[in-house]
Amino acid sequence: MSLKHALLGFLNYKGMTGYELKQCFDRSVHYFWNANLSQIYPTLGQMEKEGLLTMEVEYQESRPNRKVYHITGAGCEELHRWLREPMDPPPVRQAFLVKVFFGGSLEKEEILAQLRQELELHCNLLAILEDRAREGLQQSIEDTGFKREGLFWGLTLEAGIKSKKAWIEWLEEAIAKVELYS
Amino acid sequence: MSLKHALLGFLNYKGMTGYELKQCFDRSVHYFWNANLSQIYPTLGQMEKEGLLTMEVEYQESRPNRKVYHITGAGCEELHRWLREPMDPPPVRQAFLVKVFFGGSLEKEEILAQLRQELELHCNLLAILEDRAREGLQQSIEDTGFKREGLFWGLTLEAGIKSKKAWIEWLEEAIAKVELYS
DNA sequence: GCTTCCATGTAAAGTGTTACATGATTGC
DNA sequence: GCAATCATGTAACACTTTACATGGAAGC
Repeated sequence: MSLKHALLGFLNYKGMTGYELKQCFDRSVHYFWNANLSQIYPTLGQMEKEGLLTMEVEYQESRPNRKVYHITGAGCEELHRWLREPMDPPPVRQAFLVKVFFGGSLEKEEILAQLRQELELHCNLLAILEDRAREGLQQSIEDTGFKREGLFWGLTLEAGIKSKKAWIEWLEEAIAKVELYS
Repeated sequence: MSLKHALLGFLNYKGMTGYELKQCFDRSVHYFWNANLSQIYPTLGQMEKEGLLTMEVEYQESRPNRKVYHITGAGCEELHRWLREPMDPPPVRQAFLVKVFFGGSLEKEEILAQLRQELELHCNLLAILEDRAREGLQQSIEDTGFKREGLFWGLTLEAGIKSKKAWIEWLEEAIAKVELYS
């Protein structure tokens, strides 16, 4: 499970609640990893049992108490073990390509509609990524003062931008080919 | 579930056993979708119950009987409904980028080792895809006589090649940056 | 002799999404 | 008045992987 390791990664920056961790996901890694609160909460509980985290309760009035999790020595070790560990190739699942693969059984205009919709979607996503690259990243680095970390955060953004651009290029070529030959 | 639709797609070409369907996956779409036999068999059974498929048993001696599945009218409709249906953006999960994101807590050489290993892996995968693009695809089109389908099969291959190349480029840039700045 | 191919599955565990449940405070 | 923010979770469902189980035939 990589959710565990992502949680360890963020908690290695500082102690946080499940709710705050969710915000970390949404603000920084959402374009290559996501998690629901309903998945985060039980996972944190489990990690506490495993000794990777400790939890302290901050009592609040008129709100549920905050459960702040902190990484332990064992958690830190586990994070670094995972970071160093070689990864085996991830299982790929691109449902859109399954559609294209069987696109021959649709009418030309129907498959073109799919391709054009996908193109529009990814153009929008690219714009969002590029905005984030310009503004958000610099902001995060200033907020945290994490300069070395910022280099790696930037790399993941560039990966996203590069692969989106490649995907968009392919979509444009695919549309042209289908218009011509199909 | 897209496995169902992928199975419908293949069975729309011709009737097959679960074992043969697995081979279809391995030979054609494995670089963007995969399935285990232990997942295929129960799914086929379920699809039969739902009326998407029919099954006939071919009796064999000294081997388990072959259960050949055929697509029904309802199955064909469901396939086309899905193919036409707009897709919502897929959940993205790139564990490798999670590692890079938290790469700041590794030593320079440790993160470089990860990046280099990933580069080598994807260079190999690219070579396989390019081989398949040159030889395998043409073969499949000749074997089946499916010309129009071949166009779409080719598009998915090009998508794979294009995105692998983008990934490799990014890895090379990332390695250079980490070597310089980290 | 050992591996691969053919051909079927079941069971358990792991991972993830969606729906349900609560409830005060702040901003539009 | 309505939505969003803060803050916690449970339960059910959906999907996928891994391990287990069988066993003959063909090729090296």
